[in-house]
Formats: sequence, C-alpha cells, structure tokens
Amino acid sequence: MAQETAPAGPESGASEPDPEPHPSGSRLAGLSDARLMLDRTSTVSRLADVLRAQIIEGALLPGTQLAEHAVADAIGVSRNTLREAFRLLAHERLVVHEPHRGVFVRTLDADDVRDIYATRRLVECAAVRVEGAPPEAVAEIRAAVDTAEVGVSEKRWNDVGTADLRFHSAIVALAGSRRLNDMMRRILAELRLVFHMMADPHRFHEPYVHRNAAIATLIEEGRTAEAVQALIVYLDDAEAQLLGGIAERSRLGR
Amino acid sequence: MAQETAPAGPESGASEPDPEPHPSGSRLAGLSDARLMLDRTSTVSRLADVLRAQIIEGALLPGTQLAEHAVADAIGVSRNTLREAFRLLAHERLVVHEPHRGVFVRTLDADDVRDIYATRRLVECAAVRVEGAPPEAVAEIRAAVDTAEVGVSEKRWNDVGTADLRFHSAIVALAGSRRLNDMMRRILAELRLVFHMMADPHRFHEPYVHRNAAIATLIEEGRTAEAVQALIVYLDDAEAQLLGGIAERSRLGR
DNA sequence: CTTGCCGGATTGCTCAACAATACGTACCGT
DNA sequence: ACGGTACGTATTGTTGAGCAATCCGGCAAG
Repeated sequence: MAQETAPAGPESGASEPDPEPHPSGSRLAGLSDARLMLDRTSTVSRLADVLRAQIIEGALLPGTQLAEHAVADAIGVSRNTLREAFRLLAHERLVVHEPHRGVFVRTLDADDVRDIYATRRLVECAAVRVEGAPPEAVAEIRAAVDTAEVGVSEKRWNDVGTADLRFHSAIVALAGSRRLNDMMRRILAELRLVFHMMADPHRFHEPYVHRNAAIATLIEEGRTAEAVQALIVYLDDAEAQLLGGIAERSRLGR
Repeated sequence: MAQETAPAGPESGASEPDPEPHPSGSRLAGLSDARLMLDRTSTVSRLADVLRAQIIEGALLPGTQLAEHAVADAIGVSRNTLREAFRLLAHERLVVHEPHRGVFVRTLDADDVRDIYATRRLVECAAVRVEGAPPEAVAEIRAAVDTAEVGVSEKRWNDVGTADLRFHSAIVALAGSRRLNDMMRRILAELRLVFHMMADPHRFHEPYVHRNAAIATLIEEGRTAEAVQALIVYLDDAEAQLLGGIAERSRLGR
C-alpha cells in the first residue's frame, strides 16, 4: 500500500548545506551548485532518503523496530553505513534510538501533537504576517490547493495529505527563510507519523481542503489578518481532531 | 582563550530525543529521564558533545578541517564512531561535510546571517506575543540578564556572550514548545560560529546588555507590544553589525 | 600559462570480530 | 502461585583493518 505515490520530497540532502559560491567576480554564475548535482552520490544520503520515504509513506509504521543486521542485509549496505543513516533520521525525530535496544520508527503521543501544533501556530501565523513575501511562494500555495482539489475529486487521499502538507510548507516559505523551511519540513514529516497511527487517515485531510482554498485566497488578496484568523481556527480544529484520534486509539487496544 | 568558560550547554543529547515518558498514570514524575542519566554513555553522544563544545567555544575555528584519522587518533576513538558523530554535527550545521574532501567547521556568509536573523525576528517576536507564558521562562530571562551584567562588570566577555544567547533562548522558551527551543538552540549555536569569525567578538555583545535588561522589564510588566518593538530594533542592529563585520572581514584578506 | 598525468593522501564503504547489554526462559525457594 | 535468580541467546556498541574511489599537489609537456 501507499507504494504508488511519489516519494513526496526526499530532496533534502541534509548534509551538504552550502555550495559555498566562489567569490570569483567572473561571469560564471549558475554553476555554483553544479558540484552538488554531480556527486549526488553518498550511500548514506541515499540510504537515509530511502528510509525516510518508507517511513513517511507509511510502509514502516510507528513502533516498528529496525534491526540493524536485518535492514542492512535487506538493503544491501554495511551495518556501519546504516548506523550513520540512522543518526540522521534520529536527529530528524523520525526514529528513536534507544541505547542497546535498537532504533524504532517514532511513536508520537498527545504531548508531541500539542507541541507540534504550538510550533505550527506560532510559525505559520507569523509567516503569513511577514511583509514582502516572495510571489513564487504565494503561487506555490495556490498550486498546492489545486493539487489537493484534484486529489479529492479523484479520491486519492494519500495525495490529498501530501498536498495539504505542501500547502503549509508554502505558507512557511512566505517568511523566505531557509532554516525555517527546513524546520517546518521536518515537523510536517513528524506529523505524517501521527497520521499513520490513525485509522482512516484521509478523514483528517479531506475536510480541510476547502479551508485551505479560502486561506489561499485571503493571502493572495493581502487580507493577512483574516488569513491568520482562519489559520488559527484551522490549526485548532486539526489539533483537536488528532488528539481525539490519539485518545481513541489509546482507549481501545493501545 | 575561552578555555576558562564553562562548556555553555552541551546538555543536548541530540540523538536520544525522547525519554518517551511512560503512559503510566502513576505519580512518578521526574523520573522519566532518569534512564538517560544512567546510561549517559554512548561514545558517539559524548564525542559529539566534546566536538560541539570545542566548536562553540572557539577552540576549533570556522574553516578548520577535521581530518578523520587525525581526530580519531587524537581523541582515541574509532574512525567509524567519529563519522557517526560527524553526521550529527553536520545535521546541526556546525560542520559541513564535503564529499570526498572531508568535514570542516562551518563558515557562515552574509546570507546565512540574514537567514538566521530573519528566523530570529519571526520566532522571538512571536514567542514574546504568546499568551500564558510559563513564569519560569520569565524568571530565566531575568536570570540571564543578571548573569550578563555580572559578566560585564567583571569583563568576562565570553560569559557575556553566553548569557546573551541564554537570554534569547529564554525568550523563545516563552512559547513553551520543545521543538521551538531545540531549533533556536541550534540556530544560536550557529551564531556563535559567526562571532568566532570576527575580531573583537565581545563588542558584539557588550552594547546590548542594557537593552536586554530593558526588554526583560517590558516582558515582566506585560507590555508585550513595546517588548516586541524593542526586540526588533535590537535584532536589526545586531544583524547590521554582524553583516558589517563580515563585509569588513571579506574586504581585507578574507 | 595552460593542459595532462601521476603519486600520495584522504575519504567512502565494507567486513569481521569482540565486549557490553537487554531480553526470554527455565529454575528455585517460599 | 509468586517473586527472584541465573543463564543462554540475540542485538547493539565499538573497534580495527582493508580496499576502491576520489581529491590534491606537483611535475612535465605543449
């Protein structure tokens, strides 16, 4: 399942942050990142990408143990290389590393959800308020909404979820900060773990698609105060629904 | 220099993100992280802590190459173990990992400074505005100010810098979000790299101590709007000064 | 001065081994 | 039946060596 969806966004190299553009004054611009395109290698990076994609897609459910020897053999890499990849994923909070016990796909609790939504409320609302947002970010917001609506009409709920997170990434991109974008990408990846812990994941996205559209319009029209208000309501509702799902899940069989 | 200062804050385990507090409803609070205190082992964690402290204190200056074999031999750990620690630090952006070339202590440029301050403006100002801030966070703000003032009177500039960053960490803590705190700790650690790239690092902290005190008072009195305004001015000035320092540095011998 | 080539050094990754730790299970006394 | 102990096994933590791939510096040729 979930195998047919695109790998979402494993683009983040995560370890090569800077092309360090040479100070040469010559007109050779546009080549500064060519180096990165060339040696996109590094087994560890690709390994982390693969595992990240598997976790985000739900192929590896929260709580699953990732035994080193087994995974290393299955994928065909050395145990040491796998451990390096695990360190990255642990730093992204997609897996937890319990000493002498192993690494497990992260299981989030109610406190995590509350913390995630506290962060989202603060960052997303502040991003909407930022002056002089780059126009391509606004366009990206609209594009995400369109994608989500297509997904709804075709009942591709997984894609709807992806588009929803893309929508909120685009909102954060209004702030125009790379670090903020990275942080939010990681937090939204965490959020996918919560969805995978639920039954009927799609019901957590589908009702919000039209709200996203409304918020997008408000942003496009520069009505930031109203957009922020709508966003707060949105986030409160979504948080409450997820907390309800977690409570329900823990009530029955845990 | 800088050797006499305390290791600042190497507390962040960075790889064991969660004590995973057991859902047991019993009143055994405060013990959830006892497990971590016990097996505080893990060579990789301690190794990362050591390197992080060295970098943050300035013992390892930006641009320094950390050759695997040399460092591993010097510290007395295996090369594989060291590589795992490097992955952590690279993810924290304290070092850069250039494929087939090695890892270097990160060198930040003007764009990095702008990005860091864009993030700080957004996050810190929003944190001040958050309702219902935990009182211990406010107390921590005041404590940081006091420490900074003691540092000034004793001309311990390095401690003044540490206290300044502690002040801003405390401001972010007003939001009461663990993830936000972690992110800001990492960003402020990055900022220390910028300071180490400058001549006379202390002149970037000393003029701001009394401003911190004023902001702290405004926060304590609940005058958030004024506090935010003062914070924005503060951040703008600090950013401009750092950018000036970088420009100056790149003008002469790079 | 540029181009091409070579040798030395470093990194990327693998493999195998051993110590340290956690877990399941059988055993034991009460 | 219950709590505790001991033990064997499986997994992780860490090490060390080794080889291919890659980068860097220098040197020779054009």
